[in-house]
Amino acid sequence: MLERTDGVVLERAGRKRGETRERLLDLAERAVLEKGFAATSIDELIVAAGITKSGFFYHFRDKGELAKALLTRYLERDEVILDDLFDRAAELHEDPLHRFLIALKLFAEMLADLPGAHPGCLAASYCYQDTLFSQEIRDLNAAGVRAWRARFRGHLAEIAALHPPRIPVDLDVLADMAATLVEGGIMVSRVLRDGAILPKQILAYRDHIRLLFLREH
Amino acid sequence: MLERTDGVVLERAGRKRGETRERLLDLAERAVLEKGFAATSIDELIVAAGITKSGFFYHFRDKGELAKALLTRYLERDEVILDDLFDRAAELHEDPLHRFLIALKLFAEMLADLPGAHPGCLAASYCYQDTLFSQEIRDLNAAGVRAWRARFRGHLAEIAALHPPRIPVDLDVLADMAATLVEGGIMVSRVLRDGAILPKQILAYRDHIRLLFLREH
DNA sequence: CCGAAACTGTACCCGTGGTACAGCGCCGGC
DNA sequence: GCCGGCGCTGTACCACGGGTACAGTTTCGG
Repeated sequence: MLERTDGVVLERAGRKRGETRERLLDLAERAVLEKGFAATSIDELIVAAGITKSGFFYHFRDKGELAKALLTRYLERDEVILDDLFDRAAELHEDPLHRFLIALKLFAEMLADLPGAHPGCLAASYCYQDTLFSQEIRDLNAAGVRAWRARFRGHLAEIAALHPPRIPVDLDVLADMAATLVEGGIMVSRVLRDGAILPKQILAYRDHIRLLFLREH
Repeated sequence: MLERTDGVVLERAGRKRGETRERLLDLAERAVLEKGFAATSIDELIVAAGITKSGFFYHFRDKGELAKALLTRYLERDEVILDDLFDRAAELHEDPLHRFLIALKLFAEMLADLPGAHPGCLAASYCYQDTLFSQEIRDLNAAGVRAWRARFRGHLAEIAALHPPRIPVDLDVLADMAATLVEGGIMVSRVLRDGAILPKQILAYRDHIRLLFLREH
């Protein structure tokens, strides 16, 4: 909104454009992952952000718009992290199988290095409260999961073309297994308060890929 | 409470003991899985159950007691289903590996036969709203996940003793993988509105177990 | 110094969780 | 046949949170 027609983006000193909005999103994301969207009150957010209720409704038309902004930002960040991960892996090996195995190792390390455990997945949180949200938000969430499937399926197709699998596999199922283990791993890690579970599950997925496609051993 | 000291349980005709309470639990479970605990109002439950607010608070001291009763009942049913599954599998084969593979097949079939998709896991729902609940409830939830680990680890230990794994594996991780794929599979199935994803993930777990322990092929 | 962005302040409505009782109908036991 | 208690109903009331409405204020860049 502050971007002029010539593309120059205006910024402010004290109250920078989007600064308070981002702070609200940060606070909301943390709270939603802890207790869910319905239990996250606008009141607690504005107190923590140091603004008033009117200030909140200046940034978001209603709570639903906050929900949408939250998920959109989350999914965008997710994409960036995975892009970066697979880009780094691509630099380390030529073969798609080994690239994939390296990426999974990097992913597991990244998850293991998180301070404490993984804070939780917004997509999963929304999933268990989905009738609270508009169809648009549910569709956004579904698109996010489908993006994971497409990404992993792409890598797996490349792998399978060069390394025939030991047993017949459905690449979509194998691709979904990544998202499934991440979502499940976050949940189990959280419930058992053991941050190590999630990265270990990623490495178990890596073992499965190795057993399926790797001829050595 | 209606059980006398001699152990005889009293029942009533119209308003049978526990009947309304069970109805409330059924309604609450469905609602909680759809929109989360915080968004499930006592009011909607009593309207659906055909009682008054006072009636609700006769059965449950507060909403927290409802939450606890809900989870307890859910976890108990869970145990019964899995016990039955592994008992049936045990009747069909002697070898622990084949028993396990049969049980996973039965499990996948059971999940595939559910009308629509899996309605959701209460443990996962609670996990993403955990600061709403008492420590007692969080502990109950953790105990439930640990019970899954112990059950699967027990089977896997028997298997590993007879069938040395192709590569070194941590049996706890492999055991957790079951709960992880179930939780993640329910979530992904739900988000993509495709009930087939969950059973397929169970069969993918079965493939992983086969690749790890089965010598043939 | 103008205008717009980024708020504040006030007032008000409704739904929901929760408390506190008092009362009532029905059924089983004695 | 009546007493007691289970399983409710009815009424009244409170605080808090989401949400609406809208007028006014500060701050800063151009």
